[in-house]
Amino acid sequence: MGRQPCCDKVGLKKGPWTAEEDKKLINFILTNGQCCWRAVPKLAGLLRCGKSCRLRWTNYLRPDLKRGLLSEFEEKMVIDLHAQLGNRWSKIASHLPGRTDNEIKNHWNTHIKKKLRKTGIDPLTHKPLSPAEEHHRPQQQEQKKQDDKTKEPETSSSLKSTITKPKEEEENHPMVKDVEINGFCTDEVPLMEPHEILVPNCPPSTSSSSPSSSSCHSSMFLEELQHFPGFDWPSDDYNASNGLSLWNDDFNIWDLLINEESDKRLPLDHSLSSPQMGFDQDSRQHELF
DNA sequence: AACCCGAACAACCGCAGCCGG
DNA sequence: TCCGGCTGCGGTTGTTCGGGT
Repeated sequence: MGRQPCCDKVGLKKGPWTAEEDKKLINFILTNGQCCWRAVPKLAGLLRCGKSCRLRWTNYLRPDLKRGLLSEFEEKMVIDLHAQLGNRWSKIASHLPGRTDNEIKNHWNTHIKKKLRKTGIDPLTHKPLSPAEEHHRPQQQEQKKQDDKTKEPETSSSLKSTITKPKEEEENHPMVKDVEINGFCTDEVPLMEPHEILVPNCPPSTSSSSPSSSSCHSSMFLEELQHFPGFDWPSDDYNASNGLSLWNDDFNIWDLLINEESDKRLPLDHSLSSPQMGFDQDSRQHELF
């Protein structure tokens, strides 16, 4: 059929996003809303493909994202939902406000899988591992990988079937059904429930050295952002809350925006240090914990 | 101090599904 | 009904960083 590539790859930038690019993307979406991702890079003046822009926005820049490690409760939910839905990360993510499919997928692969194996549970089937399996875990894993690639393993075929037959499967799972009946079918729900929204406490002036102090500025700024035409806030509650979880743990690109867009009315005490991202991503992610 | 290795996470790739013409 | 474009999804890869030797 001669499918068109998602974008003209010639001359397009790949790899990590810079602060400058983030800024451009955010600025664009704030003024124009989310529309036609293919056109976004051109209009926003980015040398990226639309797909890359969408991914960056949904996985990283979106204001309603929670950052940081998944809580115990979230982890448990992921496990439960994975047992029900299989590797349908977007579905799983939609039950966890503020979390992205990518984040959950990564967390699953790096943390939860291991945890489950440690406790003797097969992360694929959610059934107890046989002693023999446990004994040969590493080899087993490798074997499984190979198996997955070459044939349909017995264990995963059931999950596979959940992927190819989502409707049937979901109808057979009371929990999922329930969840959807309760209006939690996620493609339509705001990603964050009002009660889930973390209200960043403006730290006292003494903590001004902490980079997290900037989150207050973010929420002030975002309050004003509500008036941006076309900016698609998830819900009224969300707007009204003023308690956006928006990277409330540390500095983020929104601060950069605030700094620029608000005519530098708010002194920011952090510096942009990372050569790659324009800010210190790791300190942002890890300082909290 | 240098190197290696594994963990963690961001980003990319390719396919499937949806939708409008 | 078919076709083509666009978006979303899931799997995979790439990069960075920290700990161990």
